[in-house]
Amino acid sequence: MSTTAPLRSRKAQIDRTATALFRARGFAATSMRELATELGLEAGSLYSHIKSKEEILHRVCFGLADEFFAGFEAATAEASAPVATQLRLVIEAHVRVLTRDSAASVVFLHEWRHLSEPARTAFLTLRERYEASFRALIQRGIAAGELHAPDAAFASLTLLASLNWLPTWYRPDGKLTPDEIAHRLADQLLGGLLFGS
Amino acid sequence: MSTTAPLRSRKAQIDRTATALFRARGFAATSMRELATELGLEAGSLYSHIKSKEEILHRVCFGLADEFFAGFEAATAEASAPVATQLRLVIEAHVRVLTRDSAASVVFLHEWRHLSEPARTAFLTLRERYEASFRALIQRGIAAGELHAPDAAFASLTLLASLNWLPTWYRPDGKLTPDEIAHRLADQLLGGLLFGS
DNA sequence: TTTATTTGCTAACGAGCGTTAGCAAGCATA
DNA sequence: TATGCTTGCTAACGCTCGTTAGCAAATAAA
Repeated sequence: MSTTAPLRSRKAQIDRTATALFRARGFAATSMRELATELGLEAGSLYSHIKSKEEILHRVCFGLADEFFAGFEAATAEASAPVATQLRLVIEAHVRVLTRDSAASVVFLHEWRHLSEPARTAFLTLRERYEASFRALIQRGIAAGELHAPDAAFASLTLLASLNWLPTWYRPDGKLTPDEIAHRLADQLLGGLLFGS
Repeated sequence: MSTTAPLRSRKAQIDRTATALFRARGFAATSMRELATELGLEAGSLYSHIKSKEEILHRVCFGLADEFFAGFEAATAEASAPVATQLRLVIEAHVRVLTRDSAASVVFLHEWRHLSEPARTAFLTLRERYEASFRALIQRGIAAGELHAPDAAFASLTLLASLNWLPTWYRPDGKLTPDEIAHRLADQLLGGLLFGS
C-alpha cells in the first residue's frame, strides 16, 4: 500500500512499535487497537502479519535472551583470562545489549510474565541459566582469590540488579556513552568486590 | 456475615489480597472478579468497601511512600553522625520497609504507572524527592571525603537499584533475616564506595 | 499476462472488563 | 425494640478486548 519501500518488513515495524508501547504502558494495558493506530492501521490488519499479541512478546523476550547469551559467551571466550577481566567484559556485554534497545530490554525484564505456558517456564529457565552463569563466574573469582564476597549468589543478584536498572533511566542522547556507562558500572560494582581497591 | 470477628477490617483484607494479586499478575491483568473470588465474594460486593480498583493501588503506592520517607528521616535524624553511618542506617531502613511487605513493595516499584493523573505525577514527584535525598546524602559523603564515586547520581541509581531488586527474590522464610540482608547489602555496596576498604 | 504475495479494509464474534443499582441479612449500640 | 453500619447478593449497564472472516487493491515474480 505504501509508496515507499519499507526500510524493515512490516512485521519488524509492528514489533518495534509494540515494544515501545509495551514498555510505556505494559503488555496487558496495551491494546491491539492502540498499536494499530500508532502504525496507521486498523486493528484487524495487524493479523495479516502476526498471529497474536503474545507472539510479539514472545519474539521480544526470546530474541533478547539470545543476545544476552551471545554476549556472555563472547565475553568469557578467553577462559584463561583473570576472572575480574572476564567479569568486566561480561558487564560490558550485558550493558551493550541493554543500551542497544532499552525498550526491548525493559519488556524483557518486566513483561515476560504475561507469556502463557509453556513459554513462560521456558523463559524463566533461560533466565535462571543466565543468572547461574553470572553466579558461577563470581564464584570462580572468589575461589581464585580475585573477588571477595560472603556469598556469590548474593553478589550476583546485586550486580545484575544494578545493571538491569539501567534501561529504565538510560537515554541514548545522554551525556554518557554506553561504553562509559559500562566502565563506570564495572568500576563501582567491582570496587566493592575486588580486594584492596 | 462471617462468624469470626475479622482480624483486620474487610477493607484491609481486600487491600492485602489485591496487593498479592497485583504483584503476581500486574495491576492491569488482575480483574475485580479474580480478586473477589480470592476473597470468597462476588465482584460487585467489593464496592461496598472500596470506591474503585485504582483506589487500592493508590493506597498501596502512597502508603509505602510514607513508610520510605519516615524510614529515611529516622535514619538521618542524627545529622552530626558520619555520612557513612547515616547511609548504612538509610539502607537498613529502606530494606526494612522492603522486607516488611515485599508484595506491596513490588507493587510500589512496578505498578505505580497504572495510576491515572494527577496521582501518577504526584507519585513520581515523591519518588524523585526520595531519590534526591539519597543522592544528596551520597554527595555530602563525597564532599566530606568519606565516599569515593565519580558521580553521586550514578552511585545512588546503582545503590537503589540493588536495594529495590530485593523484594523480587526475598522470602520471609529464607535463611537470612532482613537485618542480615541489610548488613550484607550495605557491606557490599559501601565496600565499593568507601575509601580504602 | 497470469499468478502469488503482501498489505489493508470493514464488520462482527464472543468474552471479559470495571462498575452501579437495588435489595437484604447480620450485627452492635441505644 | 429501633437505628444504622457493615457486609454481601443478583442482575445488569456500557464498553473494550483479542481475534476472525471475507474481500480487495497493490506489488512482484513467472
